[in-house]
Amino acid sequence: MNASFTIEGNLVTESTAGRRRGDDLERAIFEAALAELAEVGYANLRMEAVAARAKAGKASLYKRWPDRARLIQAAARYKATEVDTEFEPSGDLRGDLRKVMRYIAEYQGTPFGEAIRGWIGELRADERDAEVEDLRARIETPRIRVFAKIYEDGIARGTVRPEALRPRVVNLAPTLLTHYFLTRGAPADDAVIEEFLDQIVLPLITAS
Amino acid sequence: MNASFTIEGNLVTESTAGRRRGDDLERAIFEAALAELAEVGYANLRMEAVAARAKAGKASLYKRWPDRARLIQAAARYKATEVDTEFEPSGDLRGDLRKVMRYIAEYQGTPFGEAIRGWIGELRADERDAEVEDLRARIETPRIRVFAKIYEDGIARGTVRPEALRPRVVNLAPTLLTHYFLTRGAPADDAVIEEFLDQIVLPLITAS
DNA sequence: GAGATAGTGAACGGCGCGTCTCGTATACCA
DNA sequence: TGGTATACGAGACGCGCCGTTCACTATCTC
Repeated sequence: MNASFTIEGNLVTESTAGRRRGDDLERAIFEAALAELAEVGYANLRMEAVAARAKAGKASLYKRWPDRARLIQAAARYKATEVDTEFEPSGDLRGDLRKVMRYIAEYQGTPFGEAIRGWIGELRADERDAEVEDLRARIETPRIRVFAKIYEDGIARGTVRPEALRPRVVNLAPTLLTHYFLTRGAPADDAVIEEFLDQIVLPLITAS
Repeated sequence: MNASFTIEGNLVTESTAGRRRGDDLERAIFEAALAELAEVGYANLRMEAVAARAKAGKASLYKRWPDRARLIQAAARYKATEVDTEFEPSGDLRGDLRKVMRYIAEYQGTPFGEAIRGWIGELRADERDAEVEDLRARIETPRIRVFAKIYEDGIARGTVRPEALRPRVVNLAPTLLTHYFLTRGAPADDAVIEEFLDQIVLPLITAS
């Protein structure tokens, strides 16, 4: 009925699509899930609402993921792959840290942040599995890499102590941001980030 | 029917109680809620199960709290008042910090920790109110006091930098523990606590 | 074009929520 | 001590959402 060119790269999906299948449909479900997440939050997210928003049947959801938690996990993962931006240190230690921390905080304000809050709420130590671990690693690893790069740059310039590369230290800045986000309900604003830098991160890592 | 002395201080509650009322019943509900929390976790906690365990009617629960979140909040608060132990620094900075941190980690392994995980999952910035804020303060304040005391002691001895008393710094150790607990699903063990001390807390606060 | 595959929409039983009612135990007061 | 008001226990109720199933239909493959 509608213009369905047999092109692999999907451009048709938008307006006049008939019935979507496979990855095409999957993406639509992810987008719907993330939109719902942003609107109502994880606790109030209904599978029926996601299906309706994606104009899909519930069966199509349950065919792919066993429950809400897995769907959101998958959606988060899908969105996460879009984000891993490369970052080049400018040499301005404080400025670089501030920039990356603001970026993380901003990120937490998106549906993605809401997803993290959600699966933390449902998480019990005895229910964790490889997939959950994988998602956690997928979030942590690129962050570690960015901070490590900044610290390495600083060490080379003599402004940062070599101990800054110890794993717990590299993770410190994201840890502060995530803890704030989880316990306060909203990401840290610029003033709070400044306090983290002044009182904790910079005093700890700068060479005396 | 059973021995119901008209004594205010309740000793009768246990074995042969007939029908409990007021605070007496409330305590029983709290204990039931915390027990359920420990067994099935927040996500799987059912009001019906709490009522059944407390041998109470559901109506008795809903008469007191509007929903699950409030019940668990109240239960956590009830238990929190039992805990605020006073702590006297021994002068052994590292030993004192380790001791308090282990205590907090242990605490997170109880139903109380599960309660925290629960209300974090349901938390959205736009839904927060005075009661939630109050509970958060109720948890944070005694911790801050204990760490502040330890740091003040160290400052007096010259082993700790005065900057350790800045608010974000005083909160740092509990922040690390809570973040670990929330993101990993289980409290930090002794080895992790040792890393926090070695890599972060002590380097930051000790006088050079 | 025909068969295979995958999606839609609706209906279903089940469960837990939050409310309500009824009968009964406990507290308060004459 | 007896009578009344209040609070509670047990369970039924309608509702909303879960996760499954079914009949039907669109899309892909050959």
